[in-house]
Amino acid sequence: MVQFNKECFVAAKYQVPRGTFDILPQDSYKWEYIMTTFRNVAKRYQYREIVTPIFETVDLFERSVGDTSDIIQKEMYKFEDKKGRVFALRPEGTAPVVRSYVENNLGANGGLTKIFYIGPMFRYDRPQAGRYRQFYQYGVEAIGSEHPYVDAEVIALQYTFLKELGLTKFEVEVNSVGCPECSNAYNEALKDYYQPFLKELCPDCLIRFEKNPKRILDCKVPACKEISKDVPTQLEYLDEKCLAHFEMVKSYLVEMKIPFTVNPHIVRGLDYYTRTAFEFINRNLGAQNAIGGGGRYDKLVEQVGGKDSPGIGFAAGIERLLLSLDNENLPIGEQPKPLYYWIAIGENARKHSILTVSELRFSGYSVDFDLEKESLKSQMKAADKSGAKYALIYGDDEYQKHVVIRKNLESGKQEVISLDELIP
RNA sequence: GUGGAUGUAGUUCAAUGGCAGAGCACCGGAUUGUGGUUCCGGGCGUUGUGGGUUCGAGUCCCAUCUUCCACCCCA
Repeated sequence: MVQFNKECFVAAKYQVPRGTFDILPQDSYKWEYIMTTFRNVAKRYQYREIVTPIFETVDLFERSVGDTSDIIQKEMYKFEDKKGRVFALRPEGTAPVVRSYVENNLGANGGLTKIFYIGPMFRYDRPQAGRYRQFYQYGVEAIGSEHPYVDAEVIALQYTFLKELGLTKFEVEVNSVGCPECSNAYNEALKDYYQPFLKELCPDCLIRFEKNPKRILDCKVPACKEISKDVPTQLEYLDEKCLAHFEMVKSYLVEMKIPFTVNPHIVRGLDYYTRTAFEFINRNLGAQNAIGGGGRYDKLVEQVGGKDSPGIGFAAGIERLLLSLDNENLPIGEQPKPLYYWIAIGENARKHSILTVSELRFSGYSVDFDLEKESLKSQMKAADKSGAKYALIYGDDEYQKHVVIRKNLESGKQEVISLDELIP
């Protein structure tokens, strides 16, 4: 006799990996709503969708996003395939789009190429509300023009989308981080400024001082804030062309009546950004309050191996959008409901129902029914709960006469109609 | 990666170390073909998981996982 350990029979309790989640059947319509709405807005601006793989060679990200950033240093899911090639689950969407733009020569016809995407991204980070290890981003990329109008248009697109969803409690902040020359000049200025305060800065800021002095600007430690009180801004270190560009972007936003504020402290986390940087902020969201961010990346295409072409884009997280919609008590699409709920009573009617319901569905109507429920009462209850517009009541009398009772569940009114009329 | 909380029924929450409960939701019924309201009835859930202390653990201790808050980072 074989003795089985009890554990052999007890199924392990599986759960989703930390920081990931299932989009459940009862919620998926919300996601569909967000994505459909975004697709519509993007198309209105004449952007076209791209779908890239969820993994790419790891050096695409290292070279573009920048190997000093946390995303690259600490947060990438890297793996090796059977031939030893090293890949990463994409931590962001811009690098893959630019890779595809270069690889497929999407700019071949000259001018501006306008692309959007929606899909999961992956970062190994400590989860929090609005921050996940697998999260869903949508975004756009406009490659091939340096014109400041494009910057404004990209901001306008996200603005339109958020408005379309009904959101009101968000702010648009813009800044310019300048070209690499301006940026370097500013970094030097910051180092000069902070040098005398090194002993007073917090440990994090000491690291920032070496790695990315701009980040000291938005440190939350009071002592650091105090030190930063009189710090010069990037805007003071923009060269003539970068400054002119920034002024144009702002004037276009004003013309389009998009409210915004200039926040000289905006620092983008990815190394490829140049000139325009912007964020959409929802201050009711807690720590993870950015509901969209982006900027210009005029050197990225060349960096990835293409012909030197300017570009700009943004990305936003769908999870934070859902939090924002909840926060403002806004409707998030609608749970799909059937037009008809079919109710069958009596032996003949029930037998004949399979065919009739099937024919209704062939004809394009959404119909629900439940053969397991027998009494009229329980089926009526089910019809009510399903949210159907009409109940179709079909008993043996109706079966004999080849008719059905159509009851409007909202008004309670009912009429007898022939099956031939129902299914032409 | 750092610090701090959390976990009990589908869900929101109760339960001095002593029989695991309630609201909502759900299912069934209120004399045989009409839903929503009302009334009646229906709860053994590995108390996240694994150890330990104890006569006895949802409750105390340790470990672990999850989620949450802040930092960090960012969407």
